[in-house]
Amino acid sequence: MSLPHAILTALLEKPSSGLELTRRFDKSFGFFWSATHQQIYRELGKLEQSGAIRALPSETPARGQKKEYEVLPAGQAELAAWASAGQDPRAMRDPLLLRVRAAAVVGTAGLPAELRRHLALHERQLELYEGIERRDFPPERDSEQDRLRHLVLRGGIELETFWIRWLTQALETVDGESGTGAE
Amino acid sequence: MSLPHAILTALLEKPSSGLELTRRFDKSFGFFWSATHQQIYRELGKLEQSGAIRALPSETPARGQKKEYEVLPAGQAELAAWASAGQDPRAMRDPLLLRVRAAAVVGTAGLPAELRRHLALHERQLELYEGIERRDFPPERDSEQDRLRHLVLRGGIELETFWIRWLTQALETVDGESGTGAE
DNA sequence: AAGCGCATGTAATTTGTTACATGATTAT
DNA sequence: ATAATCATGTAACAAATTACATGCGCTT
Repeated sequence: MSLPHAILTALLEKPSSGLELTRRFDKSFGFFWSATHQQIYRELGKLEQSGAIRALPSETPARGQKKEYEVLPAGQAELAAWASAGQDPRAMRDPLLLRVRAAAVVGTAGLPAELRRHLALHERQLELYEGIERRDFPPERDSEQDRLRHLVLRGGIELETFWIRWLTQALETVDGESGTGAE
Repeated sequence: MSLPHAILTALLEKPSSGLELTRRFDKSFGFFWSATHQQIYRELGKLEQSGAIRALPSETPARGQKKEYEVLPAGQAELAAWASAGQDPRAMRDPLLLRVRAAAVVGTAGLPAELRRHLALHERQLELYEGIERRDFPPERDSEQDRLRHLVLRGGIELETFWIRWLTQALETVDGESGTGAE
């Protein structure tokens, strides 16, 4: 599974506490891997116990106190192994496509509004990504790290673009049928 | 929670037994919603118990015997309600994008080969979809059902196209620096 | 009758989600 | 001091994955 590896990647980029990780998984990191704070705390516990990470001993480690983690060599090795291993793409599972297919048998009531709402959400997300691209990835990208991170962001941008295009088609298809099917 | 609704949709399109459903979720239906036979049998049990579907009483219903299910009015109503309700897009979670991000911190060993493998898989999938499109959706699409189902297939086609384009970019980015090792 | 594949399930484990609990810090 | 908020967790549950179990029917 990928959650522990997502956490290892995030911690390698920057050692963090549980809440800081949660924030990062809600923002930039969440563009390709999302996680809730409950998942994160549980997984941090497992990773610490297995020796992949450790809490920085600086502050007083009590409940309600901040606790920063860093990756240990074992954790980095594990991540490197996972990142280079073969893994098949996961099976498709998209609720919106399913709902359109369901609408084909039970009717399209409410569907156009829902499609429009999703379209607006994806347009907003695309704007957000493009803002990040302008800010963080100016034309002269030099380091390998930058190139790879930019590539991941491009994935997000092009995925949002896909959805916007598809939703636009979908709205034409669904809306265009109340009158005559003018194509 | 979409699995029960996926099953209701599939059964409305055509009443089936558990194994037939499994087959359909491995083929065309699986293009937008995948499920294993264990999930399907468990869910069929729940749906039958809740009165959303029923087993056709035709054949002898014993273990190892085929058992066909059909959707009852309650199930169809439930599906219609679900299909028209509002649901936010689910949070992004893509292992391959994560692996590229991980490669940015632990190195790109093995990555190009993996990207090429995925590229080949997506190219094959795209060909498959395009074959289905040619076969099942000739230019003169008439019924609303056909238009909606074609729309769902277009979603699959354009998603595969997205992956192929992104993976091609990714290979240019990663291969363009190969051999240099550390940075 | 032995073996094989088909069809239907059970069980165990892991992952993800939702709701709640508790200590510490800061503002009023 | 009280309340609000931050930070870290626990508990309960739902969903998905993996592995295993059982009965039937057909072939050899």
